[in-house]
Amino acid sequence: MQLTDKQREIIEIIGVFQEQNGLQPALGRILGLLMVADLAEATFDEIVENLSLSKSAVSSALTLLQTQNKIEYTTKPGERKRYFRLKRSNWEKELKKGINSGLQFSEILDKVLAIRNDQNPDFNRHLENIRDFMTFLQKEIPILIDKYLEQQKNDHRK
Amino acid sequence: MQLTDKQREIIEIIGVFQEQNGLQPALGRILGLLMVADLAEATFDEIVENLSLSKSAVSSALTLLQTQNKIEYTTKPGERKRYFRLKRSNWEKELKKGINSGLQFSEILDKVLAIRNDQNPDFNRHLENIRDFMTFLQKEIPILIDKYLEQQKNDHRK
DNA sequence: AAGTTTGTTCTGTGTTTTATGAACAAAATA
DNA sequence: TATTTTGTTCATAAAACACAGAACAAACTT
Repeated sequence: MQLTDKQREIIEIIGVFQEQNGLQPALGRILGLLMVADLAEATFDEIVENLSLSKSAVSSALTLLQTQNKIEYTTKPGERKRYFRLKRSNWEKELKKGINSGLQFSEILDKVLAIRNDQNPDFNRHLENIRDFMTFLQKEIPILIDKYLEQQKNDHRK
Repeated sequence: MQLTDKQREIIEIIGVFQEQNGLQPALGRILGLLMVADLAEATFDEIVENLSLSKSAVSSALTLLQTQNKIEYTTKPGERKRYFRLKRSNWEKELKKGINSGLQFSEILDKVLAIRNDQNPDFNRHLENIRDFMTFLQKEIPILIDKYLEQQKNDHRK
């Protein structure tokens, strides 16, 4: 696999973005590589060479990305190499995971509210308000997703 | 300030949650303390004592939380102490920040799509689809927020 | 059977993070 | 003026993180 300078540049951009979202550098670059690669896939060795990482770094990075459900691999008949690529799905699942973090927070808010006394009712009301908003999102986001899918169907039809 | 065991327990839960969302431990605990404290506020010394942190740790944690716009403080007439508390606002602003990260990602997707060739049109379509969904959310979330606020107004009225 | 390919695992290491403690400083108080 | 209160700053220690390198291992080829 031969990468252009432009591809290399975008890999770095994606890497930084993923780093900022809490991923370790090597993982971010790998995701970037799989995103810009011509065929949207890469073998272990291609990753090692194009990202100048050690084999051990790539090995553990790949297992991590697989446990995080971000990548998968296939093999080709007559070959032992693994071809890694980004897992489809996922924006829908990712979004729901995001919502879930919100849900988790609203559970925490419930616990907090359960033990708060009434020395600062204004603050309590504020917490309740946040919790209610979380709940609201919880309900509405799936509807929003449906709306999008519906719209997509129509776009496709015409 | 005297905390109950239950309060201490919830502070830890909140601390862990915030840690998982990328905050350093001390910061998460401080937010927790401000959330469960009877008056929803605490002085520098109260934070030091109740969380068993050093003064320096608390000092830098507090300035950090302030630059992140998560807390603020007031003073009371005739006292030099600062009373720290959580900043209201903010779920609306926080949510928009989240959306913004999505926007950033869709910009990256544009760059990627701009340089991808046609060796894997299926993958390209997939990327386009994700980008479109991001754009869709971008449009719809503010509407959703409005809807919530409207609903709140009605709830309050009756 | 010996060598090659395709990785994995283990150990070490430089870096970054997170917090501590001591010294310092400004304002209030005695 | 000396002391206390209320912090801040700086140097550094301890732990966690992220990666490299070498040894190892399984499957395949020659």
